[in-house]
Amino acid sequence: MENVYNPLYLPATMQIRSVADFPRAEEEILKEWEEKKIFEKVREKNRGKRRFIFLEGPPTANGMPHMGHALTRAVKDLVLRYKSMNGYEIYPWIAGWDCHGLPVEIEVEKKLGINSKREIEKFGVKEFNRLCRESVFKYRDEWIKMSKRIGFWIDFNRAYVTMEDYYIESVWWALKNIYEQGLLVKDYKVVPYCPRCGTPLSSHEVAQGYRETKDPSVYVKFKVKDEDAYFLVWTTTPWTLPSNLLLAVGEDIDYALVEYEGERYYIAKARIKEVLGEAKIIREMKGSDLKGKRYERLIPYVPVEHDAFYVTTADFVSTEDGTGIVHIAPAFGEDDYLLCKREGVPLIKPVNEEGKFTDTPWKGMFVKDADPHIIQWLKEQGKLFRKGTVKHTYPFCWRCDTPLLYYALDTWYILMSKKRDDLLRNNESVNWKPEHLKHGRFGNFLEDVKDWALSRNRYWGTPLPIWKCPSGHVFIPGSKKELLANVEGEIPEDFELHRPWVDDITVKCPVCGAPMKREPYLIDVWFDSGSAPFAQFHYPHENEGDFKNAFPVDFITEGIDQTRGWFYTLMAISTLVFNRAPYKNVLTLGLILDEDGEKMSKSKGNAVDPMDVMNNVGADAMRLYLYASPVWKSRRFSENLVREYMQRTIYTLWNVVQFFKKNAELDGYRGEIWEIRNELDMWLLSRLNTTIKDVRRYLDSYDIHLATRAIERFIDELSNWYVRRSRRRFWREEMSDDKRSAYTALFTTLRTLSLLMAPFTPFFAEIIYRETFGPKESVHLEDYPVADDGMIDERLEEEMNVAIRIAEAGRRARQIANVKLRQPLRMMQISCDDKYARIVEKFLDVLKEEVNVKDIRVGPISGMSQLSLRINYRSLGPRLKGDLKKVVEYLKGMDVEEVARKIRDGGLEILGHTLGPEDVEVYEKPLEGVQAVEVEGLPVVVYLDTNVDEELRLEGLAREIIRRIQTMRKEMDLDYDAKIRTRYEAGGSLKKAIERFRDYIMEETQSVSLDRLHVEEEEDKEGYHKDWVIEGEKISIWISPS
RNA sequence: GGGGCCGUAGCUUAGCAUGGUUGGAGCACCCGGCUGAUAACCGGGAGGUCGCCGGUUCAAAUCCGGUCGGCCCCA
Repeated sequence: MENVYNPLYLPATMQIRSVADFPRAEEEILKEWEEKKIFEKVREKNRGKRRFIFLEGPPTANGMPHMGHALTRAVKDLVLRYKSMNGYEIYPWIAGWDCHGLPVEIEVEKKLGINSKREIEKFGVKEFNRLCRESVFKYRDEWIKMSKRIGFWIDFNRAYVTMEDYYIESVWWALKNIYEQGLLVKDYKVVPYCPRCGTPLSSHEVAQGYRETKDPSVYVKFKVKDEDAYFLVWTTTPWTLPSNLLLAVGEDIDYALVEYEGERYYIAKARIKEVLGEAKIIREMKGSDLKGKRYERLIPYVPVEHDAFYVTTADFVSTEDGTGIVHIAPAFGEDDYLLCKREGVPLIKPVNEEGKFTDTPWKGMFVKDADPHIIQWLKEQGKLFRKGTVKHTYPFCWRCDTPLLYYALDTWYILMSKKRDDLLRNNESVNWKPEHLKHGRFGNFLEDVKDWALSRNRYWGTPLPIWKCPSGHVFIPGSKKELLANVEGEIPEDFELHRPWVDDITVKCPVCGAPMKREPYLIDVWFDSGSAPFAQFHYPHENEGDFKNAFPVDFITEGIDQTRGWFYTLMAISTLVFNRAPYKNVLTLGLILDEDGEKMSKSKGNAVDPMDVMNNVGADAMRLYLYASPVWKSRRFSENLVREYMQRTIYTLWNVVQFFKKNAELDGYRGEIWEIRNELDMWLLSRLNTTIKDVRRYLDSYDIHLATRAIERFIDELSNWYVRRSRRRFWREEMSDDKRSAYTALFTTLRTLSLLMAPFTPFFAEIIYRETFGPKESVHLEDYPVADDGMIDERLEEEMNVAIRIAEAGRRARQIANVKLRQPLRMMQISCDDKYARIVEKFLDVLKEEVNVKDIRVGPISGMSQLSLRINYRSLGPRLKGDLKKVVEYLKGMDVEEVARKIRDGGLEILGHTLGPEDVEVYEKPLEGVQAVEVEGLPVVVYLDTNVDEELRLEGLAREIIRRIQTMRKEMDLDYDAKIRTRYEAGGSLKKAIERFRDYIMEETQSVSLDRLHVEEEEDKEGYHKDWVIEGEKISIWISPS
């Protein structure tokens, strides 16, 4: 470090005079960072050094950024700045934008005032997608503004963009790779589907739309073939009954054939009471016994050409509700579909893509509307057992409120289930923070990973790059070039890898030469962002080296909701394509709640805009607050909480800087480094270095809150112990060795603190840096401080701790005795052993001042304490077990002196147990009394002599007078070092006190004269005047600048 | 319906893995003190059935089982 200190360096615009000035100063610093290109310089500084690979999770910029986004940015920035200051080249350190997906389409539909696929087609896909492209960046400026304001350093100019051809090309390459492994296949799959929007919905869209609803609850009778009995079956979706093909029972579930109101029914035993109440059991059997039984079709309209209508077993059958016999309609339930696939029963689907029947008497009717008609039909046919309604949660389209259908669709999907073991193995190499996610939420998810439904029947997204010819040959280009090489005819000038361009071109089959048609799907938008590790580099088409150097990623962090979003898709794609984990460290972030612990949401109106907080309190304050508790836990947040926190951290430190500045200006201190020769200074520097060590350790393990608390604690110690204790050392007129030592310690501490805090509070750190380093460019170009073990003195820290505790005890004694601190006392005696005696000796002056006593004595004290017992349960418990309580009770009833003697003499026998000195500790307890106070947790007792003699009383009065003169000085707004003339009018004790402590008063108040006036000398009563009453006596004081 | 996390003072939290004397802090509150860092500071006080119930144990905030509540994810 250079020893140059220039207190005038900080520009006026960055000066802070009150809490309110912080946001403005931050804006100034932002401006200066831009002008001086500090971020670029930081990157330049570390270019070519060891890399720390970071991947930005791309936000979708067609929504406004909120508090949760601010949190991710704050956390990312902290980690990256920390690593950067440690000499890592953060790589690639670029932003990213997620561009595709249904939300964008919906935004555009709204703008156009349309809301169906038909209308989009009519409007024109080309123009529609052009509008989508525009809409994607609707809020990009807001995002960049918020990110910059919070101090997040990342390269926005080179951001990766998922909708650009280069990015899509890389995604295509991955898809081709997956296809070639035989893992990308097309099949029917049952997906949640909005019949009105005409598309399947992604799982997280579905999750948004669950709500309570009423549905019919019907019990129907399936006639058993060649037997006078029925299978009793329950469903809430009567419209699926015409498509019934099988019934399912649980293999190990107990069933019964019962007689009820003259008919015979099969039903799960456990459901009899609930469904039928009383019923006569004729025969019992297991589910497996029912397997293979045939039944007569319930609603016989849709042609069925294969074998069906029999009972089989399935593990999803339960007896939680219904009858334990489940109706299976493979077109409308995932379980149903998979079961029929297993049984080799092809599905029937008498429902079109608009959710209307295409067959049956209800043809043309929306399925949900058909429910009552079907129930009526069943009733007429005598096939209805009972009908009612049920309340349950059911998914609705979050956008148009149409009930979703589970619906079998032609779908491309990735056979993730085949990669299950690889996923689990790769997950093992990841460091999850918090750790429980690894085998908890995330691990469990991988354990029963589902195949990935990849295709989407929409418009704005990465097109599925699969072309087929009539003979069934498949062409799947891994790049634009490969595609265009196989195109027949003209390629439009404005060709891009989106619909409709990819649909409009004609590809010639590489095998048979026939024209090929593209499979008309997009892919799940999550596949886009999950491809970011390689697609951001346009790998493998370009930048192979860049990618290889940046994979796997060292660090990612996003909200906990990404566990099954981005964290998963990254892992999935990386496992498919590279068969290794894509990241090494994942830090997840909890939800930000409002002041009352409720989830923030726009509709509730309780959302806090991060920009408001930063403009009102400051980005640093907000950052530090966010860092202060475990980032992975959900936390409450409000501007007030931020303000409160900043007042005891940033603002407190700011006051220390002010204190330093004022004194340095008065003394002409210029950052000289002198010898440290004072215990307090040594202690401060020891604590400083210990703090550096702690902060580094915690940041290395991503325990951000622990690092933050280490800083918080240090600021408290610096302000409320070091400066408070050292204040007077800075006031003395000349530069003494002690003062030099103090300056050196405080100065070193502040400048080191600016470095230490730079990743946390980048703006405030910059200010302190300017204040303490003078005309250097930026704190962010410095290296992160390394603890100097030579400066750490654990014993000293421990001892100081003891001294602080003893001082507290002394003050407590005063309080109990009701003697105010300004009143000097003669003596404090401290009862302790040699170890503590040495500590007291060491900090004698500190203690005297803190407790305001003339003298302190150490050593054993007699006559002021009594013997007492302390029972060691830890040693007695295991030995005495059940007798413990009795023994303790007995012991408490004994005379203490006697117990002490017996213990000392080799043993105390109670109820057949021998207790030794380890079991019962005898110690001296202070007598009930105002002067004696135990130091908590230490074998130290202080005894305060609270007698006030005449001399002490006068000194106390002198200090009262000094305080009042100081108050007046302050009210006159005098400079620190301004000299004054002081006159007074008083009699009695006050006059005596002034005469006795005249020099002392003059020195403390910087008075060049201190004279008594007589009432008649009116002309001398000039200057600032005040009358006071001290301990019942009156005094008048006049002050004028000399 | 399934899985996960969390529940300690009004708020933010430590302690919990490895059970042990009286569950620690900070903010806010009340009382007192201090007064040239002052939207501070120092001392004290009040505030806790450690979500609830049960179990294990001489001993449970801590271990086990259940339950309630919050949140997240999945259906």
